[in-house]
Amino acid sequence: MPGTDGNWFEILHKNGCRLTAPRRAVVETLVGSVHALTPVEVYNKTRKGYPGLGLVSVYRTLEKLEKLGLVQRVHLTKGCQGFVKAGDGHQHLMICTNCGKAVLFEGDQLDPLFNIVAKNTGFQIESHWLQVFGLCKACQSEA
Amino acid sequence: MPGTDGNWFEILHKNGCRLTAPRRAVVETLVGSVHALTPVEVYNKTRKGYPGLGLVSVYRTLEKLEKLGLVQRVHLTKGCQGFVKAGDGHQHLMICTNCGKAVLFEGDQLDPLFNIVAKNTGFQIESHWLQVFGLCKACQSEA
DNA sequence: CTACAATTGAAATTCATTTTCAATAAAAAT
DNA sequence: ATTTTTATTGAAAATGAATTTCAATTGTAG
Repeated sequence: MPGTDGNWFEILHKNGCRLTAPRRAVVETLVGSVHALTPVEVYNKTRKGYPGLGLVSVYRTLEKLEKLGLVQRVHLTKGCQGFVKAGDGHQHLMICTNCGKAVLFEGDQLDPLFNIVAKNTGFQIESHWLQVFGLCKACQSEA
Repeated sequence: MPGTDGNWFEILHKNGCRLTAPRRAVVETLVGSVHALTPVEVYNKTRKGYPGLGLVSVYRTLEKLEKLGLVQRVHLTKGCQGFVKAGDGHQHLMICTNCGKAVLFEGDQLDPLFNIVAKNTGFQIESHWLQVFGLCKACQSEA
């Protein structure tokens, strides 16, 4: 059941993490957002409901969640410290350049291309990384 | 004639930039490398032949070159401040995770995928961004 | 309930990048 | 050639994000 936080708490707990109040609050913020958020954005959003939160805890929680594959990093032209809920399996990102909304999509079609490239360059491919930028529906209507 | 620096100097000059000694030195470094280099790496490499160079000038020159489309930024898992010679037209990057060697490749095959994604998500696509990571031939032999 | 260890937030620290500024030097004008 | 204009320089200071340190706190296992 994606989008449910119970999941995340369970996974965190199973990995020896404690379910503290600040950590819970940060997780709620991330689970509840479809936008790529910077650490400071997570901090500010979360503090609305949990004023005592420290920025350091946001960094630490994000690090944990990334390691567990629950959030993934988003690289934007400006900064490279955005985080969003990760999808199941390997997926690619479609990001709204206006509001930061992030949508995942499959891209199995890419494999043939990679095979050609591997052959031509002699590289042994390990991973790849595709992000598409554009305006989401909502932001299109605005303009 | 790609890989020739005369080109770059000409372009810089045409855009109202002065061809100073430090700038020339930095350009030489970038033109002469097939690896993604961070500003500090460019700085250290260039100082071997031009010890007076200031790090600030590296940053400023990189900024200019990026604006003119002569170098492009490379985002790595760790940092996102790598720079390499840009290719002609839109190309994608294949990067060696060991030595940073960067090879460009075409990817016209991607357009059909983007059309599908645009249709499914309702996004109006502006740009995209593909990087492939792996081991280059030389680094494969090492291991 | 107790003991242990992970986690916390504040403060200090580190490190990359940007800004400021007076001095310099490239290129245009004379 | 010489002068004038103005982009560019490097050093130093300032900024800002991320990390480390540390004593106090608080989950959680037993």
